[in-house]
Amino acid sequence: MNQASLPISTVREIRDQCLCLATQRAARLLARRFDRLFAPLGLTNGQFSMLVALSGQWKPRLGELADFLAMDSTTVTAAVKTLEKRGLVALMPDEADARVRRPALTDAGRVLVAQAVPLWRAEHGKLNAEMAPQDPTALAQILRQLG
Amino acid sequence: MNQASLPISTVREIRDQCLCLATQRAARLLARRFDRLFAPLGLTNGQFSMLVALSGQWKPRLGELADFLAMDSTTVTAAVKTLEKRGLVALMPDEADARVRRPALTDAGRVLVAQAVPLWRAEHGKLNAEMAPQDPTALAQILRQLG
DNA sequence: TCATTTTATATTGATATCAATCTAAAACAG
DNA sequence: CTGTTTTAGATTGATATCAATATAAAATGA
Repeated sequence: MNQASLPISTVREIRDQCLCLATQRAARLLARRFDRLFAPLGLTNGQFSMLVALSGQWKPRLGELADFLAMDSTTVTAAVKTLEKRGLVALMPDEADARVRRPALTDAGRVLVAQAVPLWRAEHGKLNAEMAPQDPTALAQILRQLG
Repeated sequence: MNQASLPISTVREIRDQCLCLATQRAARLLARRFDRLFAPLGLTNGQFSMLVALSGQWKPRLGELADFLAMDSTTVTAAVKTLEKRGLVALMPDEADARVRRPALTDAGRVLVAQAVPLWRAEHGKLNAEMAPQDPTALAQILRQLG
C-alpha cells in the first residue's frame, strides 16, 4: 500500500509528454479565462466561437458546424438550442433536404457578437504577449492539425 | 438579416488565431481519442491522468491535485468521488489539518493504471508520429505554460 | 481568549460533453 | 417502384465543468 504503482520515470514521462493531459489543462485554463471575459455579455467561450463561426457567409448545416468545432454533433444540437432559446440563432430548414437544418445568426446575435469581438481582441492581445517569444498563430495552427 | 455581422477579415482572424478555440478543438479531439482507448478498462482520459498523478511518491491534497490538473477544485472533488466509489482511490485524512484530505491509489487503482500505461504508450506513439515534424514534448511544454 | 478572516473542501445548479440509441428522410439496389 | 442502407439530426443518460455558495477548521488579531 505504500510503494508507488509505477516507476517514477513513467510518471514523469506521462506528466511531461502526454499531449492529451497538456491540452486538457490548457483548454480548462483558457476556457475559464474567456468565460470570465465574456460573462458580462452572458456568453461562454464556446458560444462566442459558435457565433463567430456563423458570422461569415458560410451557412453550415449542424453537422458541418460540429466538424468545424470538432464537437460531437449531439453537443452542437444542444448548444444551438440554448442559443436559439436566447434568440441569438435561428434554425433554418434546408430547401433541398428536409433532414437538414442550418443555424443562422439573428439580428440580436449579430449585435452581441459585435460587442464581444473587441473584448476578445483585447484579451487575446494580452495572451499573445504572455506567451512571447512563442508565435501564437503558429501554435494555433499546430493545434488545429492535432487530433 | 442577410449581411454578415462581422467583416470577413475579423471572422478569419478569430478562426485562424484564437488559441482558446484551437485549444478547445484539440482538447475535444484528444479527449475522445483517449476516452475510446481506455474505454475497455472503464477509464476516461481524465481519470487516467488523475491516477497517474497519484502514482508517484507525491501525496497531494485535493487542492494541489486540482492545481496540477488545472481543474476547479470542485471538479476534482466530484472526480475523486467517482474513483473512490469504484475503489480505485481512497481519501486519507491529514494528521495535522482536519480540513485536508489526500487522495491515494488503492491496490486496485495501482493494478488498473499499470494496465493502462501500455495502451497510452502505444497510442501516444502513434500521435507523435502523426504530428511529425513537430516535437510533441516541446508542444506539451508550451501548452503547460499556457493559460 | 474570542471574534474575524482565511483556507480547504463540499454542495448545488447550470451548461458541456459524448456514447448509445432513435426517428425520419434520402439514396440506393433489385 | 419497394425494401434496404445510409445519412442528418434529436433524445436520453452519464459524467465533466465551473460559478456561487455553504461549512468547518485553522490562522490571525484585538
